[in-house]
Amino acid sequence: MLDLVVKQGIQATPMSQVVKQSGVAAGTIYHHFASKEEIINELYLNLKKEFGSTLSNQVDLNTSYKTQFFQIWTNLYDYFCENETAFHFAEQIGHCTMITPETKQKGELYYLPVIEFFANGIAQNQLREMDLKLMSNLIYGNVVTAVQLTLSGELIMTKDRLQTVIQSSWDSVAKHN
Amino acid sequence: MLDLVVKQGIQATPMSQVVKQSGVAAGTIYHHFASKEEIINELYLNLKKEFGSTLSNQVDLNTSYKTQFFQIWTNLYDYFCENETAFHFAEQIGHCTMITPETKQKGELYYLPVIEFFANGIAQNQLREMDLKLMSNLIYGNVVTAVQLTLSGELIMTKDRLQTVIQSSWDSVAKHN
Amino acid sequence: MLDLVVKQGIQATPMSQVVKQSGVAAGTIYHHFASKEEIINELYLNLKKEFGSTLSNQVDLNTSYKTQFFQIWTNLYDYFCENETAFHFAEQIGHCTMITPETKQKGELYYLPVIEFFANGIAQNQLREMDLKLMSNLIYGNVVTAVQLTLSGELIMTKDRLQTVIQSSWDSVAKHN
Amino acid sequence: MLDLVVKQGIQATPMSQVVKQSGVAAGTIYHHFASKEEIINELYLNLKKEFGSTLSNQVDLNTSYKTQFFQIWTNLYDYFCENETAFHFAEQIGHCTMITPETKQKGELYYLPVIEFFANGIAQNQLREMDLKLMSNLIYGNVVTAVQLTLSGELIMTKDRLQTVIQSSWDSVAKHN
DNA sequence: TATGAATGAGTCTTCATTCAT
DNA sequence: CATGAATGAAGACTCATTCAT
Repeated sequence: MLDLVVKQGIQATPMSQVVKQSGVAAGTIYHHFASKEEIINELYLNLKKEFGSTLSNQVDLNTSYKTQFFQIWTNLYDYFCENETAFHFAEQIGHCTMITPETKQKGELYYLPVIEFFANGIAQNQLREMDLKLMSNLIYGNVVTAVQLTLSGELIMTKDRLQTVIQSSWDSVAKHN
Repeated sequence: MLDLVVKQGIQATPMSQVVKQSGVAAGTIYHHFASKEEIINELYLNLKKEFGSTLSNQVDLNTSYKTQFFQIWTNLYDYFCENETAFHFAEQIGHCTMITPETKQKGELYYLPVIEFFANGIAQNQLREMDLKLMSNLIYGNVVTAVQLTLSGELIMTKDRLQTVIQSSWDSVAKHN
Repeated sequence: MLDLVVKQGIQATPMSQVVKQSGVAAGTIYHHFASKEEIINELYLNLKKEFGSTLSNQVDLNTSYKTQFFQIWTNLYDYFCENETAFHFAEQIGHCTMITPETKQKGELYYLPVIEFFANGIAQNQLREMDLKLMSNLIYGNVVTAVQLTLSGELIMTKDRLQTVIQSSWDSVAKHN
Repeated sequence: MLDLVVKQGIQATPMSQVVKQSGVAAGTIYHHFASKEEIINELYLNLKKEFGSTLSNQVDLNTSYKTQFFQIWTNLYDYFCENETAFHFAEQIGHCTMITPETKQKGELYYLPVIEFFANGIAQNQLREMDLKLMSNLIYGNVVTAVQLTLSGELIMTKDRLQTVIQSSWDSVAKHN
């Protein structure tokens, strides 16, 4: 059922639509969730989990650090492009007071592996010294920017263009000698 | 009157509050604007204009290109931090269907000078070859990320830290040899 | 508009019915009252006021204390019988949490003249020594009992019967030698 | 199970709570009762029965009529004070349409002994001539008044004060010569 | 031009009741 | 007999917008 609501997307959609889309009665939804807020929070966590698990796909630890960085970046980019509603949902939810701090904290746990990946990068002198939260948010923001332009149709994202963006992203955090 | 509404912030606030805050009657507002949507669009444009005019503050054309880049970046960052509601308004509005494509297009005009600044950067071999829309959005995204972390209190933005971020931003678009 | 709602009676009736009965839109009602609770409280106060003003009708200060007692008793009894919905409303409202303590306190002010009447009765040795609140509630309860039996049709309240009840009520508080 | 619901009190409580409190499933309850209305009616009858059986406690037929009157009065008063929820339930239920006339009639049967007690009182010239229904309701109302003031804390009911109230109640129906 | 009371469709949520298991 | 997920009409309340003054 959660997934149905995800497809419906957007926290701005009224419960009445969620009800129609989900194919169950209003009461049924409230039998499982205490409130709209709870649904949204649950959804948020589910998505974050899925985002998190997507990140490490096909990341070959035997390849170079930079290659792994590119793979992770691409993973998130591809996932967002293929799951447009999920992306928009995540974007909207960031600017909405419905998500409790607790939920946000829980959600961040799913990104821990990437944070660690960045920490390792710094330790291995691959990445520059920088606050980890700052670094990860910067990269995440880059992905979001790329996805937005792609999905909005404002930019046709060729493979070359994508490589350029990821390279930009890499350059912004890589250690320069 | 517009400014009052800006301070009120957020498109999520009901008209009734706008009415109270503005000190005029509901009818009066609808005498000047056709709908809430029109108000929001007008607001959006006003803000974009202000953002745009802020960008070129204290930019000394006699300094190096990189210095100018830093100044522009800082201008936007400072403006957002000092005008928190305006920032949040702009953020929310980005993910809301109320802003018409036309308005968005108009809004982008105010960023033309920066786009041009970037175009010059590429022409002068200071910046790498990259789609201008992509480049500007990437940089804008960096600013937004920095502002978000600052305003949310998740990161204490020291001067050093800020310089690092801008440097990152610069590295992501600068020409590397 | 208040009166319309009074006629509708009963706090148990849904707002939707109040809306229909009153002939105005839901929004209009909420333009004047903050909530259903506020309406009920306002109503309660209005009724108490009316009850209070009814009590002193035709009370001739030149007649004997007992005669005045009978007149006051009859006034309340008649008023309740003639305003059935008001009576039922008052009865229900007593057992409902919607009335705030403040409102109750305010409402009691309208009964002050009667309280004073009882106080005088005690001072003049017409009534026995008894807590004033207790005494007034006892008498009020007697009236309510009589009204209930009358309105429910369980008892045909002849003039004689009514005189007997009032006499009972009088005997319960009168000074016995 | 009924008793659990009694403790829960109040007909205003939703079935969902009744379900939780009772420890059985919703379906199970509706397996035994046709509707909430039926439960409430059953409850009402149970309470009336208990009230009725309480009345004759410790009533010594060898004592004077007045003494027995005082004992019965006290019995009801004490029972209500000790079973606050039952009292409030009974009060609320009186002003609610859920109780069918049939149920009310059945409930009154439990008060028959007291009615008879009053009838005897009249026959023995202890009580004045008065409709029995009227008399019993008057006395019952006195008890309710006393209980209400006690439970609400509006009056501290000392033993002396209580005796005064019962005396009042007695005087209102006793034969005066 | 300015007002603000009036609108009513729409919001989230509740709850007595049913029915497949 | 028992379960509890499912129902959906109804509840109180909101809010962008209109219109008579």
